[in-house]
Amino acid sequence: MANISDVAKLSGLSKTTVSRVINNHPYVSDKKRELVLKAMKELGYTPNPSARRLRGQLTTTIGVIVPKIVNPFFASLVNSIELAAYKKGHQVLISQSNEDKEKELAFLNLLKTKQVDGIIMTSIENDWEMIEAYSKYGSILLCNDYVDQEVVPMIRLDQTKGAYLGAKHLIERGHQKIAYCTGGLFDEHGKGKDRNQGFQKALSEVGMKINPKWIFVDQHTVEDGKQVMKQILEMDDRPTAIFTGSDEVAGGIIIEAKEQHLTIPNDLAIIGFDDQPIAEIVDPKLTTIRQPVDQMGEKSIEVMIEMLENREMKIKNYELPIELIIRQST
Amino acid sequence: MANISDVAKLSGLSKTTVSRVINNHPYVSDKKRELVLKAMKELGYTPNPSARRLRGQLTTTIGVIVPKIVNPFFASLVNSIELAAYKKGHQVLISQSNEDKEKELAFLNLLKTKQVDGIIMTSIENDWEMIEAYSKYGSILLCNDYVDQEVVPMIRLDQTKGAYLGAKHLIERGHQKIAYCTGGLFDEHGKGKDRNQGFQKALSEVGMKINPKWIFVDQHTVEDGKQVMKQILEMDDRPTAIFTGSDEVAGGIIIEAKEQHLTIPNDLAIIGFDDQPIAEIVDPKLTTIRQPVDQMGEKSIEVMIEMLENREMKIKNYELPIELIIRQST
DNA sequence: TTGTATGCGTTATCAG
DNA sequence: CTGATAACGCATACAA
Repeated sequence: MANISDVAKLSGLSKTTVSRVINNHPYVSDKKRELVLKAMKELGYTPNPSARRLRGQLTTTIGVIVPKIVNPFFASLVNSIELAAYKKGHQVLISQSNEDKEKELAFLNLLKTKQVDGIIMTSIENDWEMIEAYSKYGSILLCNDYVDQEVVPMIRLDQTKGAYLGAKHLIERGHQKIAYCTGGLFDEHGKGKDRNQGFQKALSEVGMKINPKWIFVDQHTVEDGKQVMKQILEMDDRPTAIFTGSDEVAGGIIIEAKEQHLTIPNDLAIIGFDDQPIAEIVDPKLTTIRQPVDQMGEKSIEVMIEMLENREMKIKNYELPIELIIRQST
Repeated sequence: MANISDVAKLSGLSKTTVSRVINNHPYVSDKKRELVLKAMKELGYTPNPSARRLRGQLTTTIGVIVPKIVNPFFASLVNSIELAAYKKGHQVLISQSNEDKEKELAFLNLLKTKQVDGIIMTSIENDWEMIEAYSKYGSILLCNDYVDQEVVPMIRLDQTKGAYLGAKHLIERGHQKIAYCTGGLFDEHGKGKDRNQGFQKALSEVGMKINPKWIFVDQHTVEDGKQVMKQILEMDDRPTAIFTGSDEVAGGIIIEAKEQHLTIPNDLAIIGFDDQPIAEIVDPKLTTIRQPVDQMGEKSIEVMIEMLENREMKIKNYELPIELIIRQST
């Protein structure tokens, strides 16, 4: 592999001049620039990023951490981030934490060691205090997930509003008995609390209260959805509608409901979250709350690059629109 | 960020000794080893990978390139690779080529610059000659996709057999008019030729021939599947069964078929490929050909690590089992 | 406008 | 068993 010295030798110039050409510095005569460029091409030269990193400064590489890449929501989010970054000349390194605190920290270590300029976190597993320690080594941006204090730039959606819209929609369809199914917990402070709030707000506006038996926490997959449906079927007092935190879970509920010969939405109305491809695959098609994945990716990269160019940037949060998509399941 | 000198200073030893401890070299007394370990912990020291890379040798990082991460088959393949690598103490950097030759080469450049020890390619966009040029800088392994010559280790499936099983199954169900839908081309040499061969073999064994009008090439998504179905509906002479190269496309066909009030499998039988989650989500559930994604990931990492430890390893190919899963769509 | 010398953090070589 | 030193490839301060 050719290095900068080889290029210098072949072009008959110094390493410094070559370096200047590589980095588009001024004060290089056009003639010599040509010479260098020619030599670079001839040798198939690529600057060695490890050396550049070691030396300091930028890597034009951005890390993205997702909990699970097999989750279609995160796959499409990663996709949109990657495309946006590529347009701006940045490479993207992806890693999945598998919801494991250790792995999350291992990936953040890339910052410490300057392998990436910044990291976009789409989920956060450790306490913020843990993660904050890494922010002095590089830029951290939260996209999708978030923390309560305004201590780091965040790209987020008004989850409260999204859940509110969904719940209200069910109420307007005449439902009085609505179950709630979340990937997080159902309390004031845990994961997914915004959605909880939005949901409860819609209910309390019309004087409704949720039956605690109809709350399902920590549900993520199609399989989880099927299990939820089975549990509901065994209840004496069944809900007539289900609000879920993911299209996957909603899809599972629909599949199992049909298996049990329930008619949707007549016997049971279901609403999803995310507007993933599965929403249009299941039959009946899923009413859901759309998260604007493409915008999230683009905004993340935009803000990340801004952060990199200006390390002392003021911390700002960005909120993207969230929207109810009505299909056949409600 | 603490470096090796800091550790040396704090422990009162030389950088060399610290380095020896880090790399588990022999000839370090237990006492000094303890000392170093303690200092490392105290400073929260992590060796700087850029420096290690620059110096040469291994990075314990493996790259994986996929065409599109939003394709669930590749997402799950990446997932299984990542899990297997993590078990072995390797980090995985993922990148998507988006079926773009340039991007593929850009990622291969990570080899040239020693940012990764090896790259697992799950798809190959450029001609092999192009890619081969990079193999002198690091290990390249093909998983899923492949080339004809035995010039690089490959983890592959007997696609010919898979397609053969699928086609034969349709024939055994009594179908005489079978359409063929592929993500590649339909010729002797192009993408997907193995499946073509397997498909044709099954047909010719019973003296059948495919109607050229029933061949659909370059089909990938659910949306593509819907379009295929629409085209079929406009035909005078319609097939009674469709063989597809992906569960996504098969799913799209099913959705559109139901939209048009066809009964599956009575009016039309459909068979998918991959056994992705969608296969059990659509209604009726999809008969499909299972690709053993988990095994592919594990075997890839196993072979890759073997390659890294022994650069002059003999090139071998590995074939994994492929299997027909019969559900409701046939 | 160009070149020389230095150091980034690590590990291999060689000398004790 | 331990340590001093050079080298990996690059970019910058400084000198010319």
